[in-house]
Amino acid sequence: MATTSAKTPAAKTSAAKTPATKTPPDASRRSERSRRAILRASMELVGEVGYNKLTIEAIASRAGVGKQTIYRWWPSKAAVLLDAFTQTTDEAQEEYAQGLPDTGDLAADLRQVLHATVDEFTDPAFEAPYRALAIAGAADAELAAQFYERLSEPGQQVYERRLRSAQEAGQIDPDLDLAFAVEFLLSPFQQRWLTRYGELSYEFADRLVDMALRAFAPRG
Amino acid sequence: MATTSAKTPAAKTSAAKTPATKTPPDASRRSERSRRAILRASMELVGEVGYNKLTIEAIASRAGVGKQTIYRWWPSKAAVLLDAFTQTTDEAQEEYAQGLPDTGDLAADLRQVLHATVDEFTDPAFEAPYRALAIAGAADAELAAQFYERLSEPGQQVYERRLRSAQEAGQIDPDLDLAFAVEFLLSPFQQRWLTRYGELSYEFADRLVDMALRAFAPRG
Amino acid sequence: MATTSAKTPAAKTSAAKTPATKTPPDASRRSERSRRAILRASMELVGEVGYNKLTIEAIASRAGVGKQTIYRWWPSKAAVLLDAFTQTTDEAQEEYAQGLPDTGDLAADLRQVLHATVDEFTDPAFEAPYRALAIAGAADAELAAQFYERLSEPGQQVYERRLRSAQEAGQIDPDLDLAFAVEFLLSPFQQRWLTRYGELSYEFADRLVDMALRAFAPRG
Amino acid sequence: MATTSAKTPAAKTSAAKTPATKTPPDASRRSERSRRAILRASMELVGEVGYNKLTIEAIASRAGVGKQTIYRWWPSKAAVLLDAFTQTTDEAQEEYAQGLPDTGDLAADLRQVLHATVDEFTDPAFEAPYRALAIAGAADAELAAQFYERLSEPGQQVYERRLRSAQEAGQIDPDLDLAFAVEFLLSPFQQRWLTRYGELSYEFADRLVDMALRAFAPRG
DNA sequence: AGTTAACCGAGACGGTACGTCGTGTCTTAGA
DNA sequence: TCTAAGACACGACGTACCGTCTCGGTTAACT
Repeated sequence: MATTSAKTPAAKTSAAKTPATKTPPDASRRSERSRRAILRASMELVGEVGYNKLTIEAIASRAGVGKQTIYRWWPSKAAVLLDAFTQTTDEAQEEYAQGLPDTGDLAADLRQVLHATVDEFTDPAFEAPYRALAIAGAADAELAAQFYERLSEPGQQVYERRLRSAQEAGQIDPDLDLAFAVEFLLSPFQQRWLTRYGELSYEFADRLVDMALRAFAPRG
Repeated sequence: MATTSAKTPAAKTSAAKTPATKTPPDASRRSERSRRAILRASMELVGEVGYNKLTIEAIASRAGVGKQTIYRWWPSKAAVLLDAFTQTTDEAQEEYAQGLPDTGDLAADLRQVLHATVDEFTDPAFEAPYRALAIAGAADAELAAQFYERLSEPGQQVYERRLRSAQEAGQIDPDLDLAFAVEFLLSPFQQRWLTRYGELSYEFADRLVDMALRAFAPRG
Repeated sequence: MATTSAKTPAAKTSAAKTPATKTPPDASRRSERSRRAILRASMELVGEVGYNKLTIEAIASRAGVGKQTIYRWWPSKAAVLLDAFTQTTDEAQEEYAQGLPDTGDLAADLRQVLHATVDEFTDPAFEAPYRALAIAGAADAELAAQFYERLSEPGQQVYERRLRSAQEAGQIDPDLDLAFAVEFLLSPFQQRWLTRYGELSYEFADRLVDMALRAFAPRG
Repeated sequence: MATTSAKTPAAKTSAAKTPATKTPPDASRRSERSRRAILRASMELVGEVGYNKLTIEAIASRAGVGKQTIYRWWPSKAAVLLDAFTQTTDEAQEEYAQGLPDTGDLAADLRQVLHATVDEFTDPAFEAPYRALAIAGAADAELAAQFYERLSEPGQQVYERRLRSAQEAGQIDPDLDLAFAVEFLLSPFQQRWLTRYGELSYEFADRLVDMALRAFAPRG
């Protein structure tokens, strides 16, 4: 998947949108070694200096790679970072693939996962590049679309599945729009994190679950 | 009102304690004419070229001002914009001062205000600089603190007051933490706007109000 | 000829010894086109605006070149001008290569050459950059060394050779230190030119030759 | 003399040349304290940082004076320095007023004075400002005129007087143009000093005297 | 003795240029 | 043909000084 994902944005911007720009590079000749080094260097540097001070030149230098090799395969700094981040988390995210825990106790299950998410968003190694991408996405709609398609949506669908299970069990309102419900549950969390306005604690997560479940409850 | 960077007076008072920091400028000699021109130029330019392409040089040039005059009074591009935005909205925000409408019908009142907010966040003249500040705040914690103190908090307190009125009227749970409730109500809105993930419509606002009020309702 | 700053190769060879100094650029990749344009623009501009108002930015702009390309290859404004001047005069100076005229009449030969030199120092196209270099050299010892090595010394040796011929012919004191004699002959000329204190005329040149030859004459 | 001399250039540039520029300041109200502090600071700073890095702002700051006080009374950085230098040397130069020594032995007398001059031009406290003025004069003809009128000429006339005495004593050619002779004698000295090309030693001075006296000798 | 017009220290101002950094493109040599 | 290396034209950065222009606050000199 890694190689494919890396190619997609480049192909998209140069081939799919504009009809004929600068014959695209031959992906089969691409150096896997360089690709890895670039992604690795990006992740390291974004953690060390932050997104605003992250430069293509520094990435190239750290990766021992020519600048052109970056420009050839990625359309922007943010695209590199998105690939780098995707690759890193893809490995760790296989646990998500099996879905949220489903013990029958919805509140407990949600709390557990949100606690794990609190831990994640508190870990600088995860936080720095993720924030960088969120910022880049806020500034650039096209990047935002990719960001959400590749990172946010998969996570939200996992929540949605757990809510569906609860809905089928009659624990929440059968008319509830589940996608909207997930948005409702997670937005305060994401907002707090992004704005740093308020603590991102287990207690906050718990209150969030409480509040959301009151909203989701079957109508009396 | 004529607030400059919030940092300047702080730096001045602590100047005796810390040895360095380049003697702060004499605010009483400041040119009001230049200050206005700079704020005005910032607002114009951020609308024309966006935050990333907004340069200090362009602001100085448009304002007919030396670059140093900007660097003398503001620590960063974002700080200029924050002042500019604050100044612009302060004038228009006096309506907020009298609080949200209070017809007794909480849902209707909230919907009305959120519709107005939808309009605001759909207007490019407001949206461009506000997004710029949100992004800058996401990247810089210190700026974020000023941003929320000067722009977000005042708005949230207005909502909080309306909820308190409803709480006193027994329309919502008497144990509800109102600050948290406001956060819960507004976060999905802000998140949609910032990420552009989903439509920012009246209908969305209405669903938000419905969902929130179910969560806020007095416990059976 | 294509001499760049005389310092560059020296810096290169000593790079292994000294730890710092920002890895020198690769001279083999240097753009000849840009180099020429820079030297040309320097000569034009120094004539138009004078040395004090000569700026790197103006040179870069006139040459259609980035500022960095100048800073990459020359350590200072004066070094650029020295190269520019050297290049310009090298072409014209091939006449000097064949030495001074030697008709047997020393006084006549010296007068002839000094008259030519008067013409040269009266021509603004020559005078402006040369004065600029002389001034820069007076202020900066390191530049002065290059200035004299590349511009003054070659000229003086030509005079010295002519005096040697006269010495061998018994026309001047056999014990005379010829280098000193040349210095003695030319200094009043150079001093008048630099200070503008007194006219720089053929007549002055003639009196100079007369006076010098009286000093150089074989001792009775 | 000091107060008068300080006023002269300002009056000259603003009143004598242009018919009506900015009514000149009232010299009688001038602060002697500030004037002294400025001249003193100039001399100090030119020794510390050199002429090129000498700034009006630094002089004003060191002297504890507003910038305007400098701009009010002097037309340029060089003019300040010229006054500063003149003032400093005026005190020491009273010895010159009584002329060169006249023991009857011209060569010995010239050597003695030139040795003293070598010492002077070797002393950084004298050399730095004098070089600064020479450089400024080379770049600016108007300043050069003042420089020579106030510093060079008086010295040269002292030499001229000594040569006249020797001429009257029949020791040198009665037809010799004495002003020219002085120029001839001193130019190699000044040239060596300005260009740093060659040592400025007693021995050099002696050779200079020898050479010059051979040129000045009565014709056989 | 009080008024007043100047100089004075201070330093903000509109500018120009500095020397550096990073961008995205282009060129060269090597695998 | 892709790659590492890096020179290139360009644009912006944040700083240093320029010379001009207010500000109060002293100071003389003249009412």
